[in-house]
Amino acid sequence: MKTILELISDEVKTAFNKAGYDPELGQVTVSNRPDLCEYQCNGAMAGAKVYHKAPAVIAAEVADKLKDDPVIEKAEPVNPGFLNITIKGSFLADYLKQMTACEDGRLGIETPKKQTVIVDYGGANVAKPLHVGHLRSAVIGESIKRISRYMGHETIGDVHLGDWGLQMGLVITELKERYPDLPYFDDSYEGEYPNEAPFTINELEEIYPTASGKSKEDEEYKKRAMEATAKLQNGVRGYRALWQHIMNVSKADLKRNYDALNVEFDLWKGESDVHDLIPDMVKYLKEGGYTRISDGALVVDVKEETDNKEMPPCMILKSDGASLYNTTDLATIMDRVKKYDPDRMVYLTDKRQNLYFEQVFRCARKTGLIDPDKELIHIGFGTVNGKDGKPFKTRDGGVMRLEYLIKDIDDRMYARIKENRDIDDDEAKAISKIVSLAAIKYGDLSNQASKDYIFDVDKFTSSEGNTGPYILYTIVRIKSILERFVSEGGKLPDIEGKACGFTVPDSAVMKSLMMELTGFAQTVTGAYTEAAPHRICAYIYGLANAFNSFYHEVRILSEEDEQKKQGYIALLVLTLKELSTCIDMLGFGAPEKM
RNA sequence: GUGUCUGUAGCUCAGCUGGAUAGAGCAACGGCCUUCUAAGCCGUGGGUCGGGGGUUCGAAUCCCUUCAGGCACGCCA
Repeated sequence: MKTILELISDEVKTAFNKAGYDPELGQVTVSNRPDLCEYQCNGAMAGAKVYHKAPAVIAAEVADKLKDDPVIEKAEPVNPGFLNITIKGSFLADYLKQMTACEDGRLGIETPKKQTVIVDYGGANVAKPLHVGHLRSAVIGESIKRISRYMGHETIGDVHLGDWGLQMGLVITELKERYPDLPYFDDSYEGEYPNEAPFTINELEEIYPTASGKSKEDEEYKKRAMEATAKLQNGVRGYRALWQHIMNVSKADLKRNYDALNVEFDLWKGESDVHDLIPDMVKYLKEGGYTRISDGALVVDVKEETDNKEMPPCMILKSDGASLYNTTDLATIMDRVKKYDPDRMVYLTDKRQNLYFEQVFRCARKTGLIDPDKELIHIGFGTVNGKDGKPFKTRDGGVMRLEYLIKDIDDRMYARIKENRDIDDDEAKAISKIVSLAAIKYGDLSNQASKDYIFDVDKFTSSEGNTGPYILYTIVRIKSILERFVSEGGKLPDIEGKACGFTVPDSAVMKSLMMELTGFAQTVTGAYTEAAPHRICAYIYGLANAFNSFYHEVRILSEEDEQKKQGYIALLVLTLKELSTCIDMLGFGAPEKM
């Protein structure tokens, strides 16, 4: 169905046309001066030049054609040429009815053409604990995936682990250092390898930083690590078996961490999965004449005529013939195209990789690994900073583990719930778990992805302002009223595919709540197109505000007029549905009580 | 050096394809609970949108320039 802006614009465009002007001037937007009007049209000013007429005159002529309009209550020409629009309450009520009458239950969202979308969460590294930096790709990626899914697209989330580079060689080398007698290092060993991993996750997490540190100081050690990497990639049996153990142990731990964040992947692929595809891809690139040798390395030029900046070539193979990050990413694109034929691929990494992804995307397009009409989107997100504006650290300056960060917020939230309240521990814990997750995710998602943001625990866990807890509180309030309504014998309207009994607004707060509610489809569609979850946050914050004002001024359950009361209830049900749907798209849920 | 991102109220952030007096929240101050969850609502004060040019009837938004900060610039990922 059309958005409310489109419907109002249609009326105004017709009026422009009737008055003898280009109908396209009739585009209507939400008013930026809510004190003056609800919607506005600035077309008269844009048209003034073309028609050599005073904008006020045009506005007046158009306004004249809008008298007795079925949707517009009042269209007022205002100097220097604005058209201030107030819409009819009956139109608003009808519009909400149409929204709930949509059979798919999606409140007016249209999916023009079903697409296949792949969300690449940008590669947490195997054998390394998740830290704050991984928070953003997980949280933003999850939201983008869910938004895409809600839009009706076939959406596949791939964790895309970093499981194939030098880091693996480092871990293996350090293991060999510690346990040289393990059968994995015995080239003559021909028996079955043990099923149990010879290490725990705790040890694994400690091994990587140790090995990484050693390799920086000890050239010989680094050389061995590189050899180990090569052996692994060349398929040495014992190394592969050991690698598999690392993968298993690490994946189990990663899964536990991602579960805690309510983040799920459809695919647990990684760089290693395309290893076998690389030779063919390289062959294809060479035979296609796309490559050249530069300083011994195989590269593809991706500079374009229009570039006014330096654009280094995309490296395919290092001078020693080994593959690198670019290679696996390109091979992954090739693999995905073949398996899923995606229309859109979204990559989440921090923004320092902007140039890198531009090179890879260009290379993939230029070499025909992917069709030019497919969307390749890199979402380069900013850093998570502490209150001092510098990257988030622990008190002693170390990297903040994601797990501890979550625990921290959770504890804070728990304390808040227990504060001045008589509530049993289990319930408080259950609630704090839900609310703290919302606090973290909303705190992240409400910011534009590409910007750095300050991780302010006090702010995020607060229920004032644009925060997760505030949204949840609003939801809980609505649930509470509806519950009471039902317990008093009321019957809730069915909102899925049925026109609800919305009534004409009888107060300003009610009308503004209704107007807010109409924005759902446009917001979600925009958030999808721009891959921008923060727009959903902004929307539900406005909606929650509008609801809370309404709630404060209007006595809902004590309303005597039965029809009015049903109208109020319908609004609550719709508000609840929009808020719940939106937070689900953001990747968290609401408790029953707070 | 080249490129790129950022700069909006004391603090944290919005501001859609240029539109009216630049918006929220926090913090400060002042109101509102015998009535549906006060984790709420209502109000007051606070900004030459980094600076300077330009385009335009009209610029936080577009162009140029300049300052400040972040980041990236082939064999890491």
